[in-house]
Amino acid sequence: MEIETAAKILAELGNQVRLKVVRLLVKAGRNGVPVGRIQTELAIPASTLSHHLNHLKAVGLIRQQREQTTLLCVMHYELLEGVISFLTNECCFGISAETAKTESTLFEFTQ
Amino acid sequence: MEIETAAKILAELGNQVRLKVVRLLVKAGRNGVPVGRIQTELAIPASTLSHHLNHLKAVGLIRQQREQTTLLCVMHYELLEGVISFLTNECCFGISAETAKTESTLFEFTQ
DNA sequence: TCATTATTTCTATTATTCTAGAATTAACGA
DNA sequence: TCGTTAATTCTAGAATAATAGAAATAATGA
Repeated sequence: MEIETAAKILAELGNQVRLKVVRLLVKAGRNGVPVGRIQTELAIPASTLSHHLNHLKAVGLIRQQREQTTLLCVMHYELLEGVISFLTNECCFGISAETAKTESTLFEFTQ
Repeated sequence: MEIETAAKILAELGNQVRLKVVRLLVKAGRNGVPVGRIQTELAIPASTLSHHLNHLKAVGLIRQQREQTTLLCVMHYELLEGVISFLTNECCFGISAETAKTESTLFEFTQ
């Protein structure tokens, strides 16, 4: 993943409303959650929520699909995993050779 | 980690300049990198860099320590790891019981 | 087709963030 | 103490983002 893409996705995750939406959707699984239920859970105006959902859609973190009258929001797990991988690999395993060679996890490295 | 803290840190990571600084510092290891070298690497005005370093300091992602005339920036690995853990655990392993029980990694879950 | 529920888009206001020049502070060696 | 290098803080303008009410669109069932 390019650093530019990673920064964009991280910026979208870096907002409490959107991070709560993401957490909710991730926990909900592949079936997704209707916009209305997200709104009830977060207790914010519909237009504000819609604005944030647009942000998440724009970077591909979530997708929407209609189910009769409700619109389901579904997490794009692979992309979220991609960002985590970026942080872990690009950022955390990129440590200089002599220090890193014997370390297998960031946790160990940070001990 | 609280969702509020995680969102704040993710917001700081969600900027290309700052993400590049973080990547640089992570790769540099515990010895840190002088502000001046970061500036040379990123090729941005000193005041702009300083502004971003303040952001990173404010959330605790980096720390600074003087070494004669230069100021070393050092990554706070544990905090970065904490955010990664937040994304992995709170967001990615919080999947509903029946779906998650047999899954051991997000990668497997997303297959 | 009309009413209803669900959700988005439009619009405007307020708030926050980014950028970078200029001035300032800090450390140190001559 | 003066000059130099290193980095920050001050300041202000430009850009971007957040919030939410009002109007519009979408789907459906009566």
